[in-house]
Amino acid sequence: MELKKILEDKSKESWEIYLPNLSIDCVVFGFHDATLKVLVLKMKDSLVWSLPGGYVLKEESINDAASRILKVRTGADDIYLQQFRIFGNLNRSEDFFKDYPDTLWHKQRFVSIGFYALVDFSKVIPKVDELSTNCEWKSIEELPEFMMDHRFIFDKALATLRKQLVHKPIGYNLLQEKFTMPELQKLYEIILGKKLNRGNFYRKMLRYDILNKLDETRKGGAHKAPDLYSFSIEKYRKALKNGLNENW
Amino acid sequence: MELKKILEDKSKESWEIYLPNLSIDCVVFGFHDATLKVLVLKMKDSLVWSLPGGYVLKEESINDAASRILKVRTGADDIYLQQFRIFGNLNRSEDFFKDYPDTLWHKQRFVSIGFYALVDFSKVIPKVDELSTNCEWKSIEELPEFMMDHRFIFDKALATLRKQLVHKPIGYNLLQEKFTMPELQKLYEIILGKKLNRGNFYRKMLRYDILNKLDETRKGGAHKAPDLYSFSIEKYRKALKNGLNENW
DNA sequence: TTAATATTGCTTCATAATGAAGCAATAACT
DNA sequence: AGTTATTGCTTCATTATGAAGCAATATTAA
Repeated sequence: MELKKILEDKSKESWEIYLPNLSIDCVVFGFHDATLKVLVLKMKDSLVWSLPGGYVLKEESINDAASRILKVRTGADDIYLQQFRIFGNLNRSEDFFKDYPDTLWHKQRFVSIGFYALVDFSKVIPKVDELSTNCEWKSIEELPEFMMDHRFIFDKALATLRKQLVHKPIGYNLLQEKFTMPELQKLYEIILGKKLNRGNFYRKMLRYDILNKLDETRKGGAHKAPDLYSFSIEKYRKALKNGLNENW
Repeated sequence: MELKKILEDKSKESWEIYLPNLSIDCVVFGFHDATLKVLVLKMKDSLVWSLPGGYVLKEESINDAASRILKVRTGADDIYLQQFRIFGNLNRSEDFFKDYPDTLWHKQRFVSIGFYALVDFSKVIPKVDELSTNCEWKSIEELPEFMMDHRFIFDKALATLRKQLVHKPIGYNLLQEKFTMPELQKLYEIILGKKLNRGNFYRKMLRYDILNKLDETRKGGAHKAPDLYSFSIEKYRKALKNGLNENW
Protein backbone atom coordinates (compact mmCIF):
# COMPACT_ATOMS: atom_id res chain seq x y z
CA MET A 1 0.00 0.00 0.00
CA GLU A 2 1.29 3.44 -0.77
CA LEU A 3 2.47 5.70 2.02
CA LYS A 4 -0.19 8.35 1.58
CA LYS A 5 -3.02 5.89 2.08
CA ILE A 6 -1.39 4.31 5.11
CA LEU A 7 -0.76 7.66 6.76
CA GLU A 8 -4.32 8.76 6.23
CA ASP A 9 -5.63 5.52 7.68
CA LYS A 10 -3.38 5.70 10.71
CA SER A 11 -4.15 9.35 11.16
CA LYS A 12 -7.68 8.73 12.38
CA GLU A 13 -6.54 6.45 15.16
CA SER A 14 -3.62 8.65 16.09
CA TRP A 15 -5.82 11.55 17.10
CA GLU A 16 -7.55 9.24 19.55
CA ILE A 17 -4.62 7.63 21.28
CA TYR A 18 -1.61 9.94 21.17
CA LEU A 19 -0.76 13.24 22.78
CA PRO A 20 -0.92 15.82 20.00
CA ASN A 21 2.01 17.98 18.94
CA LEU A 22 4.56 15.76 20.64
CA SER A 23 6.87 13.27 19.01
CA ILE A 24 9.97 11.31 19.87
CA ASP A 25 13.04 10.87 17.72
CA CYS A 26 15.73 8.39 18.69
CA VAL A 27 19.36 8.24 17.69
CA VAL A 28 20.29 4.61 18.28
CA PHE A 29 24.02 4.02 18.54
CA GLY A 30 25.73 0.67 18.16
CA PHE A 31 29.39 -0.27 17.93
CA HIS A 32 30.58 -2.93 15.53
CA ASP A 33 33.70 -3.62 13.51
CA ALA A 34 35.50 -0.70 15.11
CA THR A 35 32.79 1.59 13.76
CA LEU A 36 30.10 3.61 15.48
CA LYS A 37 26.80 2.97 13.79
CA VAL A 38 23.34 4.51 13.83
CA LEU A 39 20.02 2.86 13.14
CA VAL A 40 18.22 4.58 10.27
CA LEU A 41 15.14 3.82 8.28
CA LYS A 42 13.61 4.76 5.00
CA MET A 43 9.95 5.45 4.65
CA LYS A 44 7.99 4.14 1.72
CA ASP A 45 8.06 6.46 -1.29
CA SER A 46 10.83 8.49 0.29
CA LEU A 47 14.27 9.15 -1.12
CA VAL A 48 15.75 10.24 2.16
CA TRP A 49 16.24 8.50 5.46
CA SER A 50 14.92 9.14 8.92
CA LEU A 51 15.58 8.35 12.55
CA PRO A 52 13.34 5.91 14.38
CA GLY A 53 10.59 7.72 16.19
CA GLY A 54 7.01 7.76 17.27
CA TYR A 55 4.44 9.36 19.49
CA VAL A 56 3.49 9.36 23.15
CA LEU A 57 0.31 7.64 24.24
CA LYS A 58 -2.10 9.78 26.21
CA GLU A 59 -1.56 7.66 29.29
CA GLU A 60 2.14 6.95 29.01
CA SER A 61 5.24 8.55 30.40
CA ILE A 62 7.82 9.93 28.00
CA ASN A 63 10.43 7.37 28.92
CA ASP A 64 7.99 4.51 28.52
CA ALA A 65 7.08 5.83 25.10
CA ALA A 66 10.71 5.88 23.99
CA SER A 67 11.24 2.34 25.28
CA ARG A 68 8.15 1.10 23.51
CA ILE A 69 9.16 2.73 20.24
CA LEU A 70 12.62 1.18 20.34
CA LYS A 71 11.37 -2.20 21.44
CA VAL A 72 9.36 -2.42 18.24
CA ARG A 73 12.24 -1.20 16.11
CA THR A 74 15.05 -3.29 17.57
CA GLY A 75 13.42 -6.20 19.33
CA ALA A 76 15.48 -5.37 22.41
CA ASP A 77 14.28 -4.68 25.94
CA ASP A 78 16.18 -2.73 28.54
CA ILE A 79 17.77 -0.36 26.10
CA TYR A 80 19.86 2.39 27.62
CA LEU A 81 18.01 5.60 26.77
CA GLN A 82 18.74 9.23 27.49
CA GLN A 83 16.70 12.20 26.44
CA PHE A 84 19.13 14.86 25.41
CA ARG A 85 17.24 17.76 23.85
CA ILE A 86 13.97 19.12 22.55
CA PHE A 87 13.60 20.10 18.94
CA GLY A 88 10.84 22.63 18.98
CA ASN A 89 11.33 25.04 16.14
CA LEU A 90 8.47 25.90 13.86
CA ASN A 91 8.16 24.32 10.43
CA ARG A 92 10.09 21.22 11.31
CA SER A 93 7.84 18.99 9.25
CA GLU A 94 5.84 21.40 7.12
CA ASP A 95 7.57 20.70 3.84
CA PHE A 96 7.59 16.98 4.19
CA PHE A 97 3.82 16.68 4.41
CA LYS A 98 2.84 19.64 2.26
CA ASP A 99 0.79 17.53 -0.14
CA TYR A 100 -1.36 16.07 2.61
CA PRO A 101 -4.65 17.36 4.03
CA ASP A 102 -4.40 19.58 7.07
CA THR A 103 -6.28 17.11 9.20
CA LEU A 104 -3.51 14.54 8.83
CA TRP A 105 -2.05 13.70 12.23
CA HIS A 106 1.48 13.90 10.87
CA LYS A 107 0.99 17.38 9.52
CA GLN A 108 0.61 19.00 12.93
CA ARG A 109 3.33 21.15 14.36
CA PHE A 110 5.44 18.70 16.34
CA VAL A 111 7.75 19.34 19.21
CA SER A 112 10.13 16.41 19.23
CA ILE A 113 11.93 14.95 22.18
CA GLY A 114 15.36 13.72 21.18
CA PHE A 115 16.60 10.54 22.80
CA TYR A 116 19.81 8.74 22.23
CA ALA A 117 20.03 5.02 22.80
CA LEU A 118 23.10 2.88 23.34
CA VAL A 119 22.73 -0.75 22.40
CA ASP A 120 24.78 -3.87 22.13
CA PHE A 121 24.97 -4.14 18.35
CA SER A 122 24.85 -7.92 18.44
CA LYS A 123 21.53 -7.97 20.25
CA VAL A 124 19.56 -5.80 17.85
CA ILE A 125 17.59 -6.98 14.85
CA PRO A 126 16.44 -3.94 12.89
CA LYS A 127 12.80 -4.21 11.88
CA VAL A 128 10.84 -2.43 9.20
CA ASP A 129 7.20 -1.58 9.79
CA GLU A 130 4.30 -0.85 7.50
CA LEU A 131 5.57 2.69 6.90
CA SER A 132 9.11 1.81 5.98
CA THR A 133 10.99 -0.18 3.40
CA ASN A 134 14.40 -0.27 5.07
CA CYS A 135 15.73 -0.34 8.58
CA GLU A 136 19.46 -0.76 8.92
CA TRP A 137 22.70 0.30 10.55
CA LYS A 138 24.81 2.97 8.92
CA SER A 139 28.30 3.98 9.91
CA ILE A 140 28.38 7.53 11.24
CA GLU A 141 31.16 8.16 8.75
CA GLU A 142 28.84 7.46 5.84
CA LEU A 143 25.44 8.71 6.80
CA PRO A 144 22.80 9.03 4.09
CA GLU A 145 20.74 12.14 3.50
CA PHE A 146 18.08 12.62 6.14
CA MET A 147 14.56 14.02 6.07
CA MET A 148 13.54 17.14 7.98
CA ASP A 149 15.95 18.09 10.77
CA HIS A 150 17.08 14.53 11.48
CA ARG A 151 20.66 15.22 10.49
CA PHE A 152 20.71 18.09 12.97
CA ILE A 153 19.25 15.81 15.63
CA PHE A 154 21.95 13.23 14.96
CA ASP A 155 24.69 15.87 15.21
CA LYS A 156 23.36 17.04 18.55
CA ALA A 157 23.15 13.48 19.83
CA LEU A 158 26.77 12.80 18.96
CA ALA A 159 27.88 16.08 20.52
CA THR A 160 25.98 15.12 23.67
CA LEU A 161 27.64 11.72 23.73
CA ARG A 162 31.00 13.45 23.56
CA LYS A 163 30.24 15.69 26.49
CA GLN A 164 28.71 12.93 28.56
CA LEU A 165 31.52 10.46 28.04
CA VAL A 166 32.87 11.25 31.51
CA HIS A 167 29.46 11.13 33.22
CA LYS A 168 27.47 8.32 31.63
CA PRO A 169 28.22 4.59 31.23
CA ILE A 170 28.63 4.96 27.51
CA GLY A 171 31.34 2.35 27.07
CA TYR A 172 29.41 -0.10 29.17
CA ASN A 173 26.29 0.16 27.07
CA LEU A 174 27.91 0.16 23.63
CA LEU A 175 30.40 -2.66 24.02
CA GLN A 176 29.70 -6.32 24.46
CA GLU A 177 30.27 -7.70 27.91
CA LYS A 178 33.81 -8.77 27.09
CA PHE A 179 35.97 -6.37 25.12
CA THR A 180 39.60 -5.56 24.47
CA MET A 181 41.54 -2.44 25.31
CA PRO A 182 42.01 -1.53 21.63
CA GLU A 183 38.24 -1.80 21.12
CA LEU A 184 37.56 0.48 24.05
CA GLN A 185 40.14 2.94 22.80
CA LYS A 186 38.66 2.91 19.31
CA LEU A 187 35.23 3.68 20.74
CA TYR A 188 36.62 6.60 22.69
CA GLU A 189 38.47 7.87 19.66
CA ILE A 190 35.35 7.83 17.53
CA ILE A 191 33.20 9.56 20.12
CA LEU A 192 35.83 12.14 20.93
CA GLY A 193 36.70 12.56 17.29
CA LYS A 194 40.44 12.27 17.74
CA LYS A 195 43.30 9.82 18.00
CA LEU A 196 44.51 8.92 21.47
CA ASN A 197 47.94 7.71 22.46
CA ARG A 198 47.76 3.97 22.96
CA GLY A 199 50.03 3.55 25.95
CA ASN A 200 48.58 6.53 27.76
CA PHE A 201 45.01 5.40 27.18
CA TYR A 202 45.88 1.99 28.54
CA ARG A 203 47.53 3.43 31.63
CA LYS A 204 44.70 5.87 32.27
CA MET A 205 41.94 3.30 31.93
CA LEU A 206 43.70 0.95 34.33
CA ARG A 207 44.23 3.75 36.81
CA TYR A 208 40.50 4.52 36.86
CA ASP A 209 40.12 1.05 38.33
CA ILE A 210 36.84 0.34 36.54
CA LEU A 211 37.88 -2.69 34.49
CA ASN A 212 38.21 -6.35 35.29
CA LYS A 213 40.97 -8.06 33.39
CA LEU A 214 39.74 -11.51 32.38
CA ASP A 215 41.84 -14.66 32.00
CA GLU A 216 41.07 -14.77 28.31
CA THR A 217 42.37 -13.24 25.14
CA ARG A 218 40.61 -12.54 21.86
CA LYS A 219 42.16 -15.10 19.54
CA GLY A 220 41.48 -15.26 15.85
CA GLY A 221 42.67 -11.90 14.63
CA ALA A 222 46.13 -11.59 13.17
CA HIS A 223 48.99 -10.67 15.49
CA LYS A 224 49.14 -10.76 19.25
CA ALA A 225 45.86 -11.66 20.92
CA PRO A 226 44.61 -8.77 23.08
CA ASP A 227 43.43 -9.37 26.64
CA LEU A 228 39.71 -9.33 27.32
CA TYR A 229 38.21 -7.03 29.92
CA SER A 230 34.80 -6.43 31.42
CA PHE A 231 33.53 -3.42 33.32
CA SER A 232 33.38 -3.58 37.07
CA ILE A 233 30.00 -1.95 36.98
CA GLU A 234 29.83 -0.83 40.60
CA LYS A 235 33.22 0.83 40.39
CA TYR A 236 32.37 2.30 36.99
CA ARG A 237 29.18 3.90 38.24
CA LYS A 238 30.92 5.21 41.30
CA ALA A 239 33.69 6.74 39.21
CA LEU A 240 31.17 8.35 36.85
CA LYS A 241 29.47 10.14 39.71
CA ASN A 242 32.36 12.55 39.98
CA GLY A 243 33.17 12.38 36.31
CA LEU A 244 35.94 10.15 35.02
CA ASN A 245 38.29 12.96 34.22
CA GLU A 246 37.28 15.80 36.47
CA ASN A 247 39.63 17.09 39.02
CA TRP A 248 38.50 20.17 40.86
CA MET B 1 -9.95 37.95 42.34
CA GLU B 2 -9.58 34.43 43.57
CA LEU B 3 -7.36 31.99 41.75
CA LYS B 4 -10.09 29.63 40.66
CA LYS B 5 -12.00 32.34 38.82
CA ILE B 6 -8.89 33.66 37.12
CA LEU B 7 -7.83 30.22 35.95
CA GLU B 8 -11.23 29.49 34.52
CA ASP B 9 -11.25 32.80 32.68
CA LYS B 10 -7.79 32.31 31.28
CA SER B 11 -8.55 28.74 30.39
CA LYS B 12 -10.86 29.67 27.52
CA GLU B 13 -8.23 31.74 25.81
CA SER B 14 -5.47 29.23 26.48
CA TRP B 15 -7.10 26.53 24.41
CA GLU B 16 -7.06 28.92 21.47
CA ILE B 17 -3.54 30.19 21.56
CA TYR B 18 -1.27 27.59 23.18
CA LEU B 19 -0.02 24.18 22.17
CA PRO B 20 -1.86 21.70 24.38
CA ASN B 21 -0.14 19.30 26.77
CA LEU B 22 3.12 21.21 26.71
CA SER B 23 4.47 23.52 29.36
CA ILE B 24 7.74 25.16 30.28
CA ASP B 25 9.27 25.37 33.74
CA CYS B 26 12.30 27.55 34.37
CA VAL B 27 14.88 27.37 37.11
CA VAL B 28 16.32 30.88 37.18
CA PHE B 29 19.68 31.10 38.92
CA GLY B 30 21.24 34.29 40.23
CA PHE B 31 24.33 34.87 42.32
CA HIS B 32 24.35 37.48 45.06
CA ASP B 33 26.01 37.93 48.42
CA ALA B 34 28.11 34.81 47.90
CA THR B 35 24.90 32.82 47.60
CA LEU B 36 23.29 31.01 44.69
CA LYS B 37 19.67 32.02 44.44
CA VAL B 38 16.61 30.82 42.58
CA LEU B 39 13.58 32.79 41.47
CA VAL B 40 10.40 31.35 42.94
CA LEU B 41 6.82 32.44 43.06
CA LYS B 42 3.73 31.75 45.07
CA MET B 43 0.36 31.44 43.43
CA LYS B 44 -2.68 33.00 44.95
CA ASP B 45 -4.40 30.78 47.51
CA SER B 46 -1.44 28.45 47.53
CA LEU B 47 0.69 27.49 50.51
CA VAL B 48 3.56 26.18 48.44
CA TRP B 49 5.85 27.79 45.94
CA SER B 50 6.45 27.16 42.28
CA LEU B 51 8.99 27.77 39.53
CA PRO B 52 8.27 30.36 36.87
CA GLY B 53 6.70 28.77 33.85
CA GLY B 54 4.21 29.05 31.06
CA TYR B 55 3.04 27.65 27.78
CA VAL B 56 4.13 27.62 24.17
CA LEU B 57 2.18 29.62 21.62
CA LYS B 58 0.95 27.67 18.63
CA GLU B 59 3.21 29.66 16.34
CA GLU B 60 6.27 30.00 18.53
CA SER B 61 9.48 28.07 18.92
CA ILE B 62 10.28 26.50 22.26
CA ASN B 63 13.22 28.79 22.92
CA ASP B 64 11.21 31.88 22.06
CA ALA B 65 8.54 30.74 24.47
CA ALA B 66 11.03 30.37 27.30
CA SER B 67 12.50 33.81 26.56
CA ARG B 68 9.06 35.40 26.51
CA ILE B 69 8.06 33.78 29.78
CA LEU B 70 11.21 34.97 31.53
CA LYS B 71 11.04 38.43 30.04
CA VAL B 72 7.68 38.92 31.73
CA ARG B 73 8.90 37.51 35.01
CA THR B 74 12.26 39.26 35.27
CA GLY B 75 12.06 42.29 33.01
CA ALA B 76 15.33 41.16 31.42
CA ASP B 77 16.09 40.51 27.77
CA ASP B 78 18.86 38.31 26.49
CA ILE B 79 18.70 35.87 29.31
CA TYR B 80 21.00 32.87 29.03
CA LEU B 81 18.70 29.89 28.71
CA GLN B 82 19.35 26.17 28.40
CA GLN B 83 16.78 23.45 28.15
CA PHE B 84 18.05 20.59 30.22
CA ARG B 85 15.37 17.93 30.50
CA ILE B 86 11.79 16.92 29.87
CA PHE B 87 9.51 16.09 32.74
CA GLY B 88 6.95 13.84 31.20
CA ASN B 89 5.65 11.48 33.82
CA LEU B 90 1.94 10.97 34.24
CA ASN B 91 0.06 12.66 37.04
CA ARG B 92 2.45 15.55 37.40
CA SER B 93 -0.32 18.04 38.04
CA GLU B 94 -3.35 15.90 38.72
CA ASP B 95 -3.54 16.50 42.46
CA PHE B 96 -2.98 20.19 42.28
CA PHE B 97 -6.02 20.86 40.12
CA LYS B 98 -8.27 18.08 41.35
CA ASP B 99 -11.07 20.45 42.40
CA TYR B 100 -11.31 22.03 38.98
CA PRO B 101 -13.49 21.03 36.02
CA ASP B 102 -11.92 18.71 33.50
CA THR B 103 -12.14 21.30 30.76
CA LEU B 104 -9.75 23.58 32.60
CA TRP B 105 -6.66 24.18 30.48
CA HIS B 106 -4.39 23.67 33.46
CA LYS B 107 -5.83 20.28 34.28
CA GLN B 108 -4.54 18.59 31.15
CA ARG B 109 -1.71 16.16 31.29
CA PHE B 110 1.35 18.34 30.75
CA VAL B 111 4.75 17.40 29.49
CA SER B 112 7.05 20.07 30.79
CA ILE B 113 10.26 21.29 29.24
CA GLY B 114 12.77 22.19 31.92
CA PHE B 115 14.97 25.21 31.25
CA TYR B 116 17.57 26.72 33.45
CA ALA B 117 18.40 30.38 33.18
CA LEU B 118 21.49 32.20 34.36
CA VAL B 119 21.02 35.88 35.06
CA ASP B 120 22.94 38.79 36.44
CA PHE B 121 21.17 39.13 39.77
CA SER B 122 21.47 42.90 39.74
CA LYS B 123 19.59 43.23 36.46
CA VAL B 124 16.47 41.33 37.44
CA ILE B 125 13.37 42.78 39.02
CA PRO B 126 11.07 39.92 40.03
CA LYS B 127 7.49 40.57 38.99
CA VAL B 128 4.25 39.04 40.23
CA ASP B 129 1.40 38.57 37.81
CA GLU B 130 -2.33 38.18 38.23
CA LEU B 131 -1.94 34.56 39.28
CA SER B 132 0.70 35.10 41.94
CA THR B 133 1.16 36.97 45.19
CA ASN B 134 4.93 36.68 45.53
CA CYS B 135 7.89 36.52 43.22
CA GLU B 136 11.27 36.56 44.89
CA TRP B 137 14.77 35.17 45.14
CA LYS B 138 15.47 32.34 47.58
CA SER B 139 18.84 30.97 48.51
CA ILE B 140 19.27 27.41 47.31
CA GLU B 141 20.27 26.57 50.88
CA GLU B 142 16.85 27.59 52.17
CA LEU B 143 14.34 26.64 49.55
CA PRO B 144 10.67 26.66 50.48
CA GLU B 145 8.30 23.78 49.85
CA PHE B 146 7.37 23.47 46.20
CA MET B 147 4.21 22.42 44.39
CA MET B 148 4.04 19.36 42.15
CA ASP B 149 7.44 18.11 41.01
CA HIS B 150 9.12 21.51 41.08
CA ARG B 151 11.58 20.50 43.77
CA PHE B 152 12.63 17.58 41.59
CA ILE B 153 13.00 19.92 38.62
CA PHE B 154 15.18 22.24 40.67
CA ASP B 155 17.39 19.35 41.81
CA LYS B 156 17.88 18.21 38.23
CA ALA B 157 18.71 21.74 37.13
CA LEU B 158 21.40 22.10 39.75
CA ALA B 159 22.83 18.69 38.92
CA THR B 160 22.95 19.73 35.27
CA LEU B 161 24.72 22.96 36.16
CA ARG B 162 27.32 20.92 38.00
CA LYS B 163 27.97 18.69 35.03
CA GLN B 164 28.01 21.53 32.55
CA LEU B 165 30.38 23.73 34.51
CA VAL B 166 33.22 22.73 32.21
CA HIS B 167 31.24 23.11 28.99
CA LYS B 168 28.97 26.14 29.39
CA PRO B 169 29.76 29.77 30.21
CA ILE B 170 28.16 29.49 33.59
CA GLY B 171 30.48 31.83 35.44
CA TYR B 172 30.15 34.40 32.69
CA ASN B 173 26.39 34.50 32.89
CA LEU B 174 25.97 34.44 36.65
CA LEU B 175 28.57 36.99 37.68
CA GLN B 176 28.54 40.70 37.04
CA GLU B 177 30.92 41.91 34.41
CA LYS B 178 33.61 42.66 36.97
CA PHE B 179 34.21 40.15 39.70
CA THR B 180 36.89 39.00 42.09
CA MET B 181 38.69 35.70 42.29
CA PRO B 182 37.11 34.84 45.66
CA GLU B 183 33.66 35.49 44.18
CA LEU B 184 34.39 33.20 41.26
CA GLN B 185 35.71 30.56 43.61
CA LYS B 186 32.66 30.81 45.84
CA LEU B 187 30.40 30.33 42.83
CA TYR B 188 32.31 27.23 41.80
CA GLU B 189 32.20 25.88 45.32
CA ILE B 190 28.44 26.27 45.54
CA ILE B 191 27.77 24.69 42.18
CA LEU B 192 30.21 21.84 42.76
CA GLY B 193 29.02 21.45 46.33
CA LYS B 194 32.48 21.36 47.86
CA LYS B 195 35.29 23.54 49.18
CA LEU B 196 38.18 24.22 46.85
CA ASN B 197 41.73 25.09 47.79
CA ARG B 198 42.20 28.81 47.35
CA GLY B 199 45.71 28.93 45.98
CA ASN B 200 45.13 26.05 43.60
CA PHE B 201 41.88 27.51 42.29
CA TYR B 202 43.65 30.79 41.67
CA ARG B 203 46.51 29.13 39.83
CA LYS B 204 44.20 26.96 37.76
CA MET B 205 41.92 29.78 36.69
CA LEU B 206 44.87 31.89 35.61
CA ARG B 207 46.33 28.98 33.68
CA TYR B 208 43.10 28.56 31.71
CA ASP B 209 43.86 32.01 30.35
CA ILE B 210 40.22 33.07 30.19
CA LEU B 211 40.32 36.04 32.57
CA ASN B 212 41.37 39.64 32.14
CA LYS B 213 42.87 41.14 35.23
CA LEU B 214 41.64 44.70 35.55
CA ASP B 215 43.51 47.65 37.03
CA GLU B 216 40.96 47.95 39.80
CA THR B 217 40.29 46.38 43.14
CA ARG B 218 37.03 45.92 45.01
CA LYS B 219 37.38 48.38 47.89
CA GLY B 220 34.92 48.65 50.73
CA GLY B 221 35.00 45.21 52.27
CA ALA B 222 37.14 44.56 55.28
CA HIS B 223 40.73 43.40 54.73
CA LYS B 224 42.79 43.42 51.63
CA ALA B 225 40.95 44.58 48.52
CA PRO B 226 40.74 41.79 45.95
CA ASP B 227 41.62 42.41 42.31
CA LEU B 228 38.80 42.70 39.82
CA TYR B 229 38.63 40.47 36.75
CA SER B 230 36.45 40.14 33.71
CA PHE B 231 36.09 37.21 31.35
CA SER B 232 37.91 37.28 28.05
CA ILE B 233 34.83 35.96 26.36
CA GLU B 234 36.45 34.76 23.14
CA LYS B 235 39.07 32.83 25.05
CA TYR B 236 36.46 31.53 27.46
CA ARG B 237 34.25 30.19 24.71
CA LYS B 238 37.19 28.64 22.95
CA ALA B 239 38.33 26.92 26.15
CA LEU B 240 34.82 25.62 26.84
CA LYS B 241 34.70 23.91 23.47
CA ASN B 242 37.07 21.26 24.67
CA GLY B 243 35.86 21.43 28.24
CA LEU B 244 37.76 23.44 30.83
CA ASN B 245 39.10 20.45 32.64
CA GLU B 246 39.15 17.64 30.14
CA ASN B 247 42.35 16.07 29.14
CA TRP B 248 42.07 13.07 26.88
C1' DT C 1 48.67 57.30 64.51
C1' DT C 2 49.64 52.72 65.05
C1' DA C 3 48.78 47.92 65.78
C1' DA C 4 45.86 44.00 65.01
C1' DT C 5 43.31 41.16 61.87
C1' DA C 6 41.60 38.67 58.24
C1' DT C 7 41.95 38.27 53.60
C1' DT C 8 44.30 38.23 49.25
C1' DG C 9 48.21 37.49 45.72
C1' DC C 10 51.27 34.41 44.65
C1' DT C 11 55.03 31.07 45.43
C1' DT C 12 57.31 26.80 46.98
C1' DC C 13 58.00 21.89 47.35
C1' DA C 14 56.54 17.22 47.18
C1' DT C 15 53.65 14.19 44.67
C1' DA C 16 50.83 12.66 40.88
C1' DA C 17 49.41 12.72 36.08
C1' DT C 18 50.45 13.27 31.23
C1' DG C 19 52.97 13.06 26.58
C1' DA C 20 56.02 10.79 23.84
C1' DA C 21 58.67 7.06 22.90
C1' DG C 22 60.17 2.45 22.89
C1' DC C 23 61.08 -2.55 24.09
C1' DA C 24 59.69 -7.27 24.67
C1' DA C 25 56.01 -10.68 23.93
C1' DT C 26 53.08 -13.03 20.75
C1' DA C 27 49.35 -14.86 17.33
C1' DA C 28 48.86 -15.54 12.73
C1' DC C 29 50.92 -15.78 8.39
C1' DT C 30 54.52 -17.15 5.01
C1' DA D 1 61.37 -21.17 11.70
C1' DG D 2 61.19 -16.43 10.35
C1' DT D 3 58.30 -12.27 9.43
C1' DT D 4 54.97 -8.98 10.71
C1' DA D 5 51.90 -6.10 12.99
C1' DT D 6 49.87 -5.61 17.21
C1' DT D 7 49.69 -5.62 22.10
C1' DG D 8 51.26 -5.14 27.18
C1' DC D 9 53.60 -2.34 29.73
C1' DT D 10 57.51 0.64 31.07
C1' DT D 11 60.63 4.66 31.06
C1' DC D 12 61.80 9.50 31.22
C1' DA D 13 60.91 14.27 30.69
C1' DT D 14 57.42 17.56 31.40
C1' DT D 15 53.37 19.41 33.41
C1' DA D 16 49.59 19.62 36.79
C1' DT D 17 47.93 19.11 41.42
C1' DG D 18 47.72 19.23 46.70
C1' DA D 19 49.13 21.29 50.65
C1' DA D 20 51.25 24.79 52.89
C1' DG D 21 52.96 29.24 53.74
C1' DC D 22 54.81 34.10 53.31
C1' DA D 23 54.30 38.92 52.18
C1' DA D 24 51.08 42.63 51.03
C1' DT D 25 47.13 45.32 52.35
C1' DA D 26 42.32 47.47 53.45
C1' DT D 27 39.79 47.94 57.25
C1' DT D 28 38.99 48.11 62.22
C1' DA D 29 40.31 48.73 66.93
C1' DA D 30 43.37 50.66 70.16
